[in-house]
Amino acid sequence: MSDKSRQAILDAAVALLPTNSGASMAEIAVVADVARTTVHRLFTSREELLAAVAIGAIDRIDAAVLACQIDQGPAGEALLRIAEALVPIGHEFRFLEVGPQVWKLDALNDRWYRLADRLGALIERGKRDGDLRPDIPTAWLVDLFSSALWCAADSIDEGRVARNDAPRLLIEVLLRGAST
Amino acid sequence: MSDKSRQAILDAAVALLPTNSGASMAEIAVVADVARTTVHRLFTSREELLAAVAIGAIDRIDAAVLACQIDQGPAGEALLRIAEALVPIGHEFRFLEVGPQVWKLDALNDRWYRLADRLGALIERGKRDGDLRPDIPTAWLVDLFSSALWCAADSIDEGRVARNDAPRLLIEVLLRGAST
DNA sequence: CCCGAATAGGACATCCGTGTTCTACTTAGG
DNA sequence: CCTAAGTAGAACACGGATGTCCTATTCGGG
Repeated sequence: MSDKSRQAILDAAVALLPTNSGASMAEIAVVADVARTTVHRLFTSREELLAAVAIGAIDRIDAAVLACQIDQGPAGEALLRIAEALVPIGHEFRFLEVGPQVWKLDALNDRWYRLADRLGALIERGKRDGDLRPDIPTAWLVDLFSSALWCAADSIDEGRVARNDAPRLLIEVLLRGAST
Repeated sequence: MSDKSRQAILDAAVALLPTNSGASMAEIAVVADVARTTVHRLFTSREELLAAVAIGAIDRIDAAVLACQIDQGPAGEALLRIAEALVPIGHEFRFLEVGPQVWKLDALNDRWYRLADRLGALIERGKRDGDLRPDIPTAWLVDLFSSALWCAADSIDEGRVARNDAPRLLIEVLLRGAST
């Protein structure tokens, strides 16, 4: 029972925070269809709730990336698999970009950097295999790729790009470029 | 005298908001080296202050883009000029991406869409001239380019990319791609 | 059916940010 | 020098959010 409420609250937070990073406990409680006191009982403080949401999001990203088998096949195809896996859940980790209230968590930062490192390693492999240009800094490609991921999530949300086209378009431009 | 305080407050807000979208009037006043009451006198409400900051940022972006003469020369070179002009001031409009409190302003939305339209027109011209691939949707290129702009500003802020390299690297990947 | 855990809902204290008002001080300009 | 505008600083009212406590109610498993 407690687990069900806890999950409902987390789900509500995931639904609210991306569009309203300052959502109050009361608002979250309403969306979770739960009394406000229940929220305070299951999460000691607002900070703890945000941390739980953030860790949950990172967990899902980790799992999705893990399922992509990024050390299999050409780097470009691995990147496409990652895009296909992450673009659909991009909205979940959009709120991570908002403010200092979340990134103060060392645990979260560590997880994020580990993720970035895995991306970096994939890109380095692509360079070694001769698939990717060695003259583009790896860090820049990592940043640009991550940025493009939730740019795609945004564009889909706002109806400017079709959900099914986004990952392919993203990789197409990132790898082959927009010029003729 | 009033103008000087007003500018100090706007500058302080521009400095604070990107990293703390919920910065209070008191915090802004401290950074501006001004009494809190002065802030309330020069800006009726917090909302009005945010609006002024946002409009100011858009003004600077508009001016910078205007100076790029985007209808001159090949589209790719025009995009590079835009990147060179906007990346250095990218941090100023990063806070525009935060929450609903700013985008509720119709005036701001209009300005933003006009800007996006100009970018779109430039890309369309690039396609007509045969410089850009017609199979990539214009809207997607606009989104990706804007996203990459403040991704670059971030990467510079955090020391992962050199300020002088960023615009070139951005255009290089966006136009020619990262694959060999 | 019954008991215990979980929850709803109300009341309350507390803190923080906003916005207002007043007074005293500073400063620029005539 | 003197006046008027601008400013600082303190005090206050107000609202909203957080966090806590208590009680009645519900709900599920034994």
